[in-house]
Amino acid sequence: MADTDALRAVMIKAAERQLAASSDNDIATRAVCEAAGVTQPVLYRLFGDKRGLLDAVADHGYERYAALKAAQERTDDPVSDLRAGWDGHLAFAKEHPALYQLMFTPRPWSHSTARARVFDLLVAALVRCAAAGALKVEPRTAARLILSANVGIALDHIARPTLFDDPALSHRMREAVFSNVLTEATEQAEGDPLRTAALRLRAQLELHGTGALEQAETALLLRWLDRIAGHGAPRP
Amino acid sequence: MADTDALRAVMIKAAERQLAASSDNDIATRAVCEAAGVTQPVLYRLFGDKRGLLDAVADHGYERYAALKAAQERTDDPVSDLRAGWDGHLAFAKEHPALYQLMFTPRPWSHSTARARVFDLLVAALVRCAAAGALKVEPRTAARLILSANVGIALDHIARPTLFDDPALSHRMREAVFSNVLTEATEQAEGDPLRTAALRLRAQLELHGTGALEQAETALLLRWLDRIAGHGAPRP
DNA sequence: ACGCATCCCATATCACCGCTAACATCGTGC
DNA sequence: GCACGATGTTAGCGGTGATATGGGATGCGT
Repeated sequence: MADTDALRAVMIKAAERQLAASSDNDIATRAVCEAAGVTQPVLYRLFGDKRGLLDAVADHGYERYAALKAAQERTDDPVSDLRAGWDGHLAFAKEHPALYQLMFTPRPWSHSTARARVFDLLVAALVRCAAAGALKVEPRTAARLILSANVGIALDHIARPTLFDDPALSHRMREAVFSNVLTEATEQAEGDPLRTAALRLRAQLELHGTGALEQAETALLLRWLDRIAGHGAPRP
Repeated sequence: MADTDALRAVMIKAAERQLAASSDNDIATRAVCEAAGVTQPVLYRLFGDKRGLLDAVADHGYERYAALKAAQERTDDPVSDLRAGWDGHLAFAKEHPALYQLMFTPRPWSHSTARARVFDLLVAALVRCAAAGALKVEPRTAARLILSANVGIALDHIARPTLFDDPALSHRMREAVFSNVLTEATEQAEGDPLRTAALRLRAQLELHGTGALEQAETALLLRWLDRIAGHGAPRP
């Protein structure tokens, strides 16, 4: 059991290294097996498929990604944490372009959960923002928006080999999306106060829960809050 | 000459059809040749390489894209044209997902000009906006921002098979980016008036040119205007 | 009209790829 | 002791991208 896991890890690392060194963002199962010191059938027993191996590589890429996110310490300002997260995402894409495309570019029939888990990470960071009253929309909506924009900018950066990389474009995109999703610090009471109150309560519930309500009651309350928050668009 | 061009077109069409029908966004040169009624070496004589064939398919995808853009009539409001262009881009991605990824996803060693030409198309639309005084930044900066965001949202849409597709997310992203790049209609005089004046003049020059200056003089003037416009960020 | 050179293209490969059937080995529980 | 499942190897199949090579059609000078 642990042996097979160790072998899996060895092969995933070999695959990741060869992917990073490849010129066409592809790998050969034979080369991976040779680098790992095993023969081909073990690959198909451990991963079932070449796609399974790539999925495992993508998931391992998520581990790397999550470690990078965990290394970035969490300040008391969730919004500045969010900004640092955006920049960290872009740095990850710059450092591991092939792995990044494997994780964030749509691959048919892929069972990798990397993108979904990155999405969840972003939702968690956004829930903290919502708890601080800094969010104008539901965390999941904001997460989809931010992640899409971040991926778009990252792929643009990968496609164009910019020598002196300027963070101006990335930061402009960041502020464009953030200002659409966050409450501006200067004018705290912007937007519908009912919506913001509902979103704030929802975030607090999601963060800490409550002992005052049964589980089913809490679930229903969350759905009501969603309906209140989703009733009208903040900026149509 | 015309014969080889016709043959090229036949093979490109066959490749595009097989790409759209493929399950893994890949094609086999043999199958393309068989569908076109030719043998393999002619493919390598016409396109040099499998990558060359895919580049040709991507460029043909641009033709399709440009035709779709040309079909959308140009109103007298360049900003609403820009909005329609965003939606049209997304519709194209939804209709031809594999071709879209071939065109807009970074492929190493690709010589396709599809993405660059789409970028130029967007720049042209933005220059019209700038001529109307509706642009806050240089057209090329705005184009890179808008295209990146549009690609990000499109790939997100391709990755997640949303049954009832809601344009809410796309429109939210659109407005987020546009409001960062366009001057708001309500407060026309926002931002540095010097910058806006410089950008407006630059756009007019780029659109209609001028007979009052020599070509070299115009070139230098454009560079000065760029320096004026690029001196300070409008929203740091 | 004829020999010859030039081009074009199909046949027949080559090296490599993902993948699998069949067999060998080894530890383990009944 | 032995059957059995887990693990790994050998050998090979069908398919893929890419190419060397021969053979026939064409054009041309004589």
